[in-house]
Amino acid sequence: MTTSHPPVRILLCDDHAVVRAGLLALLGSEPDIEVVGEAGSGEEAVALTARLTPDVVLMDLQLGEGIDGVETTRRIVAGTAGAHVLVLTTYDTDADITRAIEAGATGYLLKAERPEELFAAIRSAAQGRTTLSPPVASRVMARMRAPLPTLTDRERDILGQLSQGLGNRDIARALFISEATVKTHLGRIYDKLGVDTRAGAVSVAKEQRLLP
Amino acid sequence: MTTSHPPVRILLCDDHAVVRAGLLALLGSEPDIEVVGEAGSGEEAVALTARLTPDVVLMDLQLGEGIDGVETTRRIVAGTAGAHVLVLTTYDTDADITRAIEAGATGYLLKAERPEELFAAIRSAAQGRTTLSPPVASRVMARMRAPLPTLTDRERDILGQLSQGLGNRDIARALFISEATVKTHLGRIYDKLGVDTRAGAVSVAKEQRLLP
DNA sequence: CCCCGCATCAACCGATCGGCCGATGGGGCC
DNA sequence: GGCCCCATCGGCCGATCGGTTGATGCGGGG
Repeated sequence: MTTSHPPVRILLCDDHAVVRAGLLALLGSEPDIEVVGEAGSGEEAVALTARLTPDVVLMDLQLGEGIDGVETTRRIVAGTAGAHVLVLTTYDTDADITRAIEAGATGYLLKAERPEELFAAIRSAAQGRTTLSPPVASRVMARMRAPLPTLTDRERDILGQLSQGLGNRDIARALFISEATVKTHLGRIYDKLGVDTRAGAVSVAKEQRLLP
Repeated sequence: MTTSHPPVRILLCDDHAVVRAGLLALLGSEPDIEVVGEAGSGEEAVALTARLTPDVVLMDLQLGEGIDGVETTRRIVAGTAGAHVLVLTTYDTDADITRAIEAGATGYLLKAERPEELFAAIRSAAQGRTTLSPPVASRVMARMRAPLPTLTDRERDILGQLSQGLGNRDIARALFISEATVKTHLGRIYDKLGVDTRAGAVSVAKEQRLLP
């Protein structure tokens, strides 16, 4: 059954030269995987994907300057190149995972993962099959059981202002609504995040990376 | 003037296999730099440093499980091996930089740095000379000019409780002090962080990584 | 010994928050 | 057309917060 496939063609996208070098070195030892390009930013990744038509794009979510990994993923998936995006990042927070999947990522791996898992995931992604790191899979499962904190757009707006340390009156003015509305939203945010103070809400928001 | 030196002996410490592979690959191209070992945790790094006596330890500050990079640095510097610790990490917040330097790090580089800078920094570190990434250097300079938010231990305690979303009464009980004292500390924390609400304080604390 | 930073506490007061009730209107879905 | 989610608003009230002023004690450094 071991038909000789053409190699899987990969594009790397990570803002850290060290990480790109690491992936290049690791993947270089696999004969059936070929790195056809490297991008240090989201914009570059989108352009290179269109030009090089890789099978799989290895994508970091934190890209420093410019558009982030989620937006980059969205654009690549929406493009005509038909590339699969395999997210390879450091964090496994619910918000990151959810946003990446919604953006159309084919898989989600953690950088702490063993190299063999990475190779396997790349081969899976090339065929459109999904692979998740064990911790990520656990979180996805947990989420299925308990449909947790999904904030609405407006609630995120409120939370953003709250994180600036603004009072209700200032939040109201910033968003062109009344104080009463701000308080209503805040109450629902407390419920969803499982807290009962503004400080607690900000804490959870930062830890869960609920804000850009 | 190009005397033939013995190669600089390096120990890598990073919990991500991908990063270790990247550093190994990058450093492999430099004849005068030799990687003598790799550690995936702080404990391992301390043990390997004692055994292998490298000239320089490349240290990440975020190490997942176990002791963190700062504590690892402290132990290595306190050890008898006489190794220089060169911090190589992702973040350049004031708190991280300060803690690393106080722990005895010889240099502080960002992973986004160009490989050539990394090589140069390693050679400098081997001789005990300090190298800082430009953004890091800027922050250190800025700190010199404006002696900014240095929280006392007690203030950090208060801030920690605040981040849990606790009210003044609960913080007081948790730390065995009166509410009045809590309020006094909070007032000074607001001053130092440049905010005037608890939510703002938590926000700054999380962003500046002032809490463990 | 004096000064200063740090931690501790007290009393006061106006502003704000958080929780509670209920209400309206728009948009998507079946 | 009904249903539900979302966003919007109002009023009420007790609890909490934030700012202020002032005070005590302890330890280190000059």
